[in-house]
Amino acid sequence: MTTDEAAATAAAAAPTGLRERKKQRTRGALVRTAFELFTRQGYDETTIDEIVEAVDVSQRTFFRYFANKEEVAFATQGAAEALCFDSLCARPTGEAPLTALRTAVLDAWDRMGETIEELVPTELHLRMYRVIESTPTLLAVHLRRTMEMEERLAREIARREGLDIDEDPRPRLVVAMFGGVIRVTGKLWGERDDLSTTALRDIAAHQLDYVGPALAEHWSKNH
Amino acid sequence: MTTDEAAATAAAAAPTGLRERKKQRTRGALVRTAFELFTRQGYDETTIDEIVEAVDVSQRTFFRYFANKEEVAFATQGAAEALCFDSLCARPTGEAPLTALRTAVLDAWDRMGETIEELVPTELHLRMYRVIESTPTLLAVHLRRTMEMEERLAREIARREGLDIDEDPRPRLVVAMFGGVIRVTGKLWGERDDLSTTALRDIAAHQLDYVGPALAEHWSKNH
DNA sequence: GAGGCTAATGTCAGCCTCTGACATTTGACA
DNA sequence: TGTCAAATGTCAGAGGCTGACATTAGCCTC
Repeated sequence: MTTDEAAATAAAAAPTGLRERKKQRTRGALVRTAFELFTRQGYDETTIDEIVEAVDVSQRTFFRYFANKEEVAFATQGAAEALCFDSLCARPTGEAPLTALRTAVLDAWDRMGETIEELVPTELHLRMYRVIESTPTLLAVHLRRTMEMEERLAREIARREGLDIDEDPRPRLVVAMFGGVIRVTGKLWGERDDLSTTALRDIAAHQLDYVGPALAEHWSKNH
Repeated sequence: MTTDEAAATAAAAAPTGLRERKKQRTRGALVRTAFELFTRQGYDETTIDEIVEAVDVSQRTFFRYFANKEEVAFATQGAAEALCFDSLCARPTGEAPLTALRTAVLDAWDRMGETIEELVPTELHLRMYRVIESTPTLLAVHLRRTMEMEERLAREIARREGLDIDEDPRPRLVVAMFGGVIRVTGKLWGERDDLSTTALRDIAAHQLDYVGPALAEHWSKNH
């Protein structure tokens, strides 16, 4: 999935001929139109026919670009995930796993804007994220994608630490716990009014400060 | 969802009249037949028509018992989740959150057998779990259900500790982290040959022992 | 135990997602 | 310009799911 998205982005950056450019234009139009309809009237309330009619292509063409209706909804998420993974790979090997993950995510969110803007307006991307969080079908898919992402992160952590991922449970564990924090962050952010990446950053940083305390044997009543 | 499942189980235990008994029989037949077909030939490869033909009811009847094809696949999971939640509620208030969660889950797995057996043979339930883990669509739904479950657990933890869940992030965090461990456990168990609940217990206990070490600043190279 | 009430089921038409097969158009490139 | 291949369109159809309406079958009362 990430490979596909990366390839698509790379191709968009360096279009070879007219054919390739046209393809990117069609794909982009489908994504933007879908996002607009999904955010305006809801995911379930939008049919493929509406999307393809607005873009003026056949339904069959839609399904040649996207395997299913869900996939178009995650067009920008793929780029975001790739960014996050790359950030982790860029962290120095000496850094402790949890620290590296934390820094990588915050880092990725900082660089998010420019990358996303190439595909759709950032504001639309953020509004779409809320649609994903509030649409049961999409939320389910999102969680599965997140799980796949976590597996990749765990393998990278294992590589950094020189461990065999099938022998030592710690890489998967630390990523799973970290993923839990991020998920809670996303949820809280989705419930707020502040639709900005800085708000997202703040919540995440705040949550991560509580990882230690939350695992303590006994919690003091005041926080 | 849990309320529905609990109600269904309760009704099965004390059927009032012939009407109610017939309904439970139909529901049970649908679940068992679906499980059998799903585990034998796969979820995607099984059509609703196949199920209803084997049970000899109309397709419309199926959709009156289950909102969609996915729901029947989670018929026994609902009971398992309820059991887990009840176990947590039964833990003494003095127990530390993480300890209570750990004990509750291990406890629930011990009592799983009897509860499930009322619905379908336990072995079928376990085989079905593997189908869920290995079918993308079902895995996605499973993760969403898990997330909803985690929200309920977090609220119970907050209640036990006398905290406001919207003010203090720790309840959601500890549950999210714990959930991560359980998810890894389920995944590892699904990949093994040993299809028993005791194996599940062992893996979980082993994983939980690593929660502390995984969060440590630096990991020693030997485990 | 006949008859009315209502819950459960069946039937049917139709929408939406998604796929395979085949025809048509349109860049690319010699 | 003409050939090749890639992209798109058209069409038929399977499978999931729903609303509307008809039919069946427990239940309850007199």
